[in-house]
Amino acid sequence: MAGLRERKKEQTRQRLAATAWRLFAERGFEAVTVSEIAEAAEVAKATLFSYFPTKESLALQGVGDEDLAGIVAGRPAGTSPLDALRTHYRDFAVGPMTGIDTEVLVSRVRVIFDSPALSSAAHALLYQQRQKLAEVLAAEHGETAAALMAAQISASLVTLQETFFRRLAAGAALEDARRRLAEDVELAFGLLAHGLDPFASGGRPARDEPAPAEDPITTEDRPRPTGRLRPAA
Amino acid sequence: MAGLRERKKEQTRQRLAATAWRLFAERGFEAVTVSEIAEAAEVAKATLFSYFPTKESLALQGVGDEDLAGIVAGRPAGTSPLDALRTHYRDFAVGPMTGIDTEVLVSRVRVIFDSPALSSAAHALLYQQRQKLAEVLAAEHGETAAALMAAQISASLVTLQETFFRRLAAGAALEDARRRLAEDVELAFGLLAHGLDPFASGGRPARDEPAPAEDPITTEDRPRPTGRLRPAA
DNA sequence: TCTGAAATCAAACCCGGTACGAGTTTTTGT
DNA sequence: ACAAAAACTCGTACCGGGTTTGATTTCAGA
Repeated sequence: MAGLRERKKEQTRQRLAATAWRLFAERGFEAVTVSEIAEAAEVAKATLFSYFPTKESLALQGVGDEDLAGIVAGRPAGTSPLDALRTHYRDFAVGPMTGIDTEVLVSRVRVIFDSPALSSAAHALLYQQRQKLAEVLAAEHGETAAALMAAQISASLVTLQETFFRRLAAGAALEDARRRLAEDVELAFGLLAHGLDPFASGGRPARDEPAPAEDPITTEDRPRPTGRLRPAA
Repeated sequence: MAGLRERKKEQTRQRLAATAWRLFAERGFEAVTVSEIAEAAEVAKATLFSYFPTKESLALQGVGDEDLAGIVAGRPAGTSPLDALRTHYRDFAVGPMTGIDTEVLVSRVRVIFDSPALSSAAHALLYQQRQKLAEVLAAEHGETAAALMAAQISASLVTLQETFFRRLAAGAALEDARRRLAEDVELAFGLLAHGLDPFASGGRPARDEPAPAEDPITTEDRPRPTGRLRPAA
C-alpha cells in the first residue's frame, strides 16, 4: 500500500544519492557543489536538504549501519559479548559474499578516504555505535568499565575496517583482502580478549609478529586466564 | 632578540585567542561569530584567519598536545609501552597539580562538550596522536598489530579523559575528579594489559563491577599470563 | 632615510546550510 | 466528486565560515 507520495519521495531520494555519487566518483567530494548536485538531479537546493541534512550524509548513506550494540544485546545466552562480535566478524570475513559490486565499493572507499571531511564524518558515525555499545555493556559492568570496553572494541573494529578498505583501495583483490581481514579479525579479538601484555616486551619485543594462523576458523577458544582484574589488595 | 614584528604578532595571537575564549565562555561556541571575534580583537577577518586556520582552532589551542608517541618512544629501556603510559597517567592523576585554574578549565571543558562541532574537532586532533602512536609501535610489532594496539590504547585514554572532564563539568571538585581518575587509570590499564576475557561472562556477568582498589598506587604488576596469542595450531 | 618584504585591511566572493512565502501536488473527509 | 488540509517543492534572499584580491600600512635592514 505504498502511497504515491512515498513512492515519489523514495524515487527522488534515490536519484539524489545516485547523482551525488556519480559526481563524487568523477571529481571527488570537495570538488562537487551541492547546488550542482541539486541541479543535476533537477531539484531545488532546499529540497535536497530536506532529504539529506548535510552534504556528507549524501555520501555516507548506509555507513555505520552495522549495529554493534544490537549484536551484543541479541547474542545467544552463554556467549560473551566478545565472542558474539568475533563470530559476527568471522562470518563477514569468511562467509559467502552477498552480491557486492567491488567496483562500486572501491570507488566509494576511495572517495571517502580522499576527503578528510568525509573520513571525519564517517568516524563520527562510528562513534555513535560505540556509545550505544557502551550503553548495553553498562548493564553488565560498571559504567566506566563499559565505556572502556566499548572504546577498545569499537576502536579495534574500526581499525579492522580501515585496514580492509585501505587494502581494497590500494588495488587488492576482494578475496585477498578478505583473507587478510580474516587473519586480522583473529588478531584483533585475541588482543581484545587477552590484552596487550602477552605482547609486552620491555626493551625488545619477544617476536616480530604473532604469526596468524592459516585458517582462522580452526582457532577455537583457548582456556581463559581466570584471574580477576585487580583483586582486593 | 625578539624583533618588534614578532612580538606584535605573538601579542595579536594572544589577544585573538583570549577574546575568542571570553566570548565562547559567555555565549557558547556556535553563538559567537568569527567576524565578531575579529571585530572585538580589532583585526580584520582575513587577518584572524591568517593566525588560526579555522574557528575551531581558536578554541582548541593546546588540545591534543600530550604526545603519546613521544612517551612510548622515550620510555626507559626495559619498560613496555603500556607501563610507560600507565606511569605517565598515574603521575597526572596523583601527582602534584601544576597550577591549574579550575574555573578556567571547567569553562573550557563545558564549552567544548556543549558544541558537537568542537567535540568532533577535538576527537580529530586526538586521532592524529593515535596515528603517531601506531607508527612508533609498528617498529616493534607488525603494522596491523601496531594499529590495533594504538587504537585500543588511544581509545582507552580518550575515554579516561572524557570521563574525567565530564565529571568536572558536572561540578565535581578537582581533587575528587582526580581521585576517581586515578581509579579509572588502573582499571583502564588493567583491561588493556590483561584483556576483556577475565571480565567475560556468558549469560550473566560474574560481578557487577570489578571493585577498584582504594589506593591505585599500591597495585603492582601481577604475574602475566604468558600464553602467546594464537600459537601455531 | 630609503627600499622591499611582510603584515594588514576592506570588500567582494564562494560554498554549505537555513528561512521565507508562495505555488503545486497528494491526501483525506465528506 | 470535491473542497480543505496537509505535504512537498520552488526561488530567492540570507547567514556564517573561509578564501581571494589588491591596495595600503609597517617594520627591517642597508
